[in-house]
Amino acid sequence: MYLDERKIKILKAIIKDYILTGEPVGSRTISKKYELGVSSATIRNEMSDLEDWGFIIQPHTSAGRIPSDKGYRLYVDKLMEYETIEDKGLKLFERILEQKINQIDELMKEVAKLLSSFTNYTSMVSSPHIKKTKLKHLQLIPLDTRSVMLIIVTDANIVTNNVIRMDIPADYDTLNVLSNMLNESLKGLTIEEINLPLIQKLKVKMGIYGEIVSSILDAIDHTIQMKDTPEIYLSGTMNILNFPEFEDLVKAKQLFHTLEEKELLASLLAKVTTDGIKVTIGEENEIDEMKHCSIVTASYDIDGKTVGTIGVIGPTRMEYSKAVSVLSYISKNLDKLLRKIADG
Amino acid sequence: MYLDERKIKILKAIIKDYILTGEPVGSRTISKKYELGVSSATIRNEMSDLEDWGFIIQPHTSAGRIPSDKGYRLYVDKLMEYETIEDKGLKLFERILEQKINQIDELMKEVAKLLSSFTNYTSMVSSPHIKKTKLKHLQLIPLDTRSVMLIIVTDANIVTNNVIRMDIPADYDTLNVLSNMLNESLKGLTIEEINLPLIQKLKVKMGIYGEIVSSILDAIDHTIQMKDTPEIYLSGTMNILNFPEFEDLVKAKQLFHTLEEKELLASLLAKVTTDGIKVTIGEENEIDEMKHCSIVTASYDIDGKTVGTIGVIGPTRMEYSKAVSVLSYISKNLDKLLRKIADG
DNA sequence: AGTTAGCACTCGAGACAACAGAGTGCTAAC
DNA sequence: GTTAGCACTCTGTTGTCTCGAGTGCTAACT
Repeated sequence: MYLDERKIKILKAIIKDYILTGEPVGSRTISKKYELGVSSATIRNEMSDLEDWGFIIQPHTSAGRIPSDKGYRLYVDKLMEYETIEDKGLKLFERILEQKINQIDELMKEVAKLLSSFTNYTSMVSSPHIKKTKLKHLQLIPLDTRSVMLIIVTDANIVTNNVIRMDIPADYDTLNVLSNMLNESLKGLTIEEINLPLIQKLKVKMGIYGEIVSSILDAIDHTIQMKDTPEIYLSGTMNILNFPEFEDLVKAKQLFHTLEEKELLASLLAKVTTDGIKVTIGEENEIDEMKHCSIVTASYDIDGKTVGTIGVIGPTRMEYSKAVSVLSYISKNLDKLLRKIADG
Repeated sequence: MYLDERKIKILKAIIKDYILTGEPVGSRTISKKYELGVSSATIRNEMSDLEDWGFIIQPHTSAGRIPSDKGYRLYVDKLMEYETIEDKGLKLFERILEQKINQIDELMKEVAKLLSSFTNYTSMVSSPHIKKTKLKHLQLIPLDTRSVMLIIVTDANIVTNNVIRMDIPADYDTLNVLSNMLNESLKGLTIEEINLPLIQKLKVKMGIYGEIVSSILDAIDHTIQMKDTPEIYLSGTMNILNFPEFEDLVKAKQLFHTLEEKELLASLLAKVTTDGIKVTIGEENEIDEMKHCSIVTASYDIDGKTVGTIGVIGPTRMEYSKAVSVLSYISKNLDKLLRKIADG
């Protein structure tokens, strides 16, 4: 098996045409539309080879060929040309910045929207993983004699709060002193560094406040545990219905069902630890309902640390070049947006 | 036009059967399945009257009848029997409470999920309208020399935060004193009572702190304005695809598109000012894409004050009795859940 | 040896007719 | 006022046919 120049050209033509039209592409189409200087009969011979090697598939005897997952994989890895979207992208980003967004969740929603409207696929955005972000401030606020609200502010001003139910009442001043002490000890640490051993040490150190400290520290730990799975924002879910491959409602419904399982998506996005772009094509997906889909994901950073993931999901017949370009651009620039909302 | 006992019974039978099967119901079906003691010919005569008066419709000459919007309206207003769901409902609520939810948004999501999975329709839940809730605590936290985070805690421990960019640097102690003063003046007021005139008065009163107070008060006002449209949580969107009336993908897509316009839904839900349940059937809907749908909504309270809305959306062929019963039950009991998370 | 023209063959999509079934409206009898 | 009977209408399904796109193979060409 040797893929010479001409076979590559033919494969590329098939994939491009199929991505464009969604129809199986025949030898005559290629010889007419793409200038290869050979007749359809020659192309037929070459296609026969490409099929033997598993890069293309014939849905039925008298139809044209469509790319296989293996074909797409080769295309994505070696053949595809990337688009540059600097200028277009900038305009879109400006549009987001014009709106007065100053909550992280609003921003993530907006990014998801942007992503889906620009690619016409379904987009997924995971919010920054709080464990990887650094503690900026911690504050205890008394609500009534029995309950205290714990507020944690981290990088990019991500705010979490939790009500702590106290066994011993604590007054405003005590809580203030405690807030200060905790801030001094913990500020600048990433949330995942504030683990049980460290908390145990603090408990000993702050002996005077005894039990109050104890229950508060437990609550801190609890809050952190709770926020372990990041929020997932979806947008353009129904874009899927625009693709003929999901005309079969049963298939579409299955996929929708899967998309509603946020935990599943979270674990899927969490796997993107690698820097850069990851493309998962059809059968490569671990989730059965997604074996007809391709997923393109990219991770994004805060302060140079990977904290979250963005991605799109569409049919295997996806405009990979576009998806990759858009994701790459947005993931590279997302930290700027995050800093922007952090600065108010 | 006079609807005697028998016509009512026949209309009810048609509606019930159609809601159940989704198929036009014929005279023979009724005479067989529902014991009215008359033959199909008699029922045919009666049906002819009901059609003349607009309660039922014949899709084509040789088909059975289906209820019209007018028919459903009569059914909902006068004929329908309500279900009691006390026991079932309680179990579902317990299930929610078992999970450790202590954020309002988690709760609302969970309620939406519950609603959609229990009714099999698409559910909408609007989060408590912050303007109607009372201020419980307000806190200013210094982030760095130039920015301060404003945290507002209201009823049911709904927390909002916003970063304020300061022209004049303010130190920790100053902010603390300010927090205390503002708390004293504003605590217990509903957020909508904290309006510009009141803020102006405060500016004068706190003359000593001059410009710092001024920019903080502006930020408070800004934060409140920003949070004006409540969050909308949807669940079970794709349930719509289960109904044969949305087999036509174009119709379904239109509806999905409408459902993604959160602002539209927000304004739709905001209209439910009336206490109790509101049923909007087919053509009664103002939004074109929803003229094939029915919407059932109910408002819910915090501390006896209406603060939000829950609802379901489905085909006009909806199990109104179930929808109404479920919504009524949940809306009546939602404040208990809200209180529960408020108490930690 | 590689390329091309020609041709028989296959398969799917669409058009069309025939048919069965459900349901109605009307009439005449009870 | 109710019912049985019957002719009529409309839809959905099934089977048959044709058309067109596309292939694979063979034989001829460069």
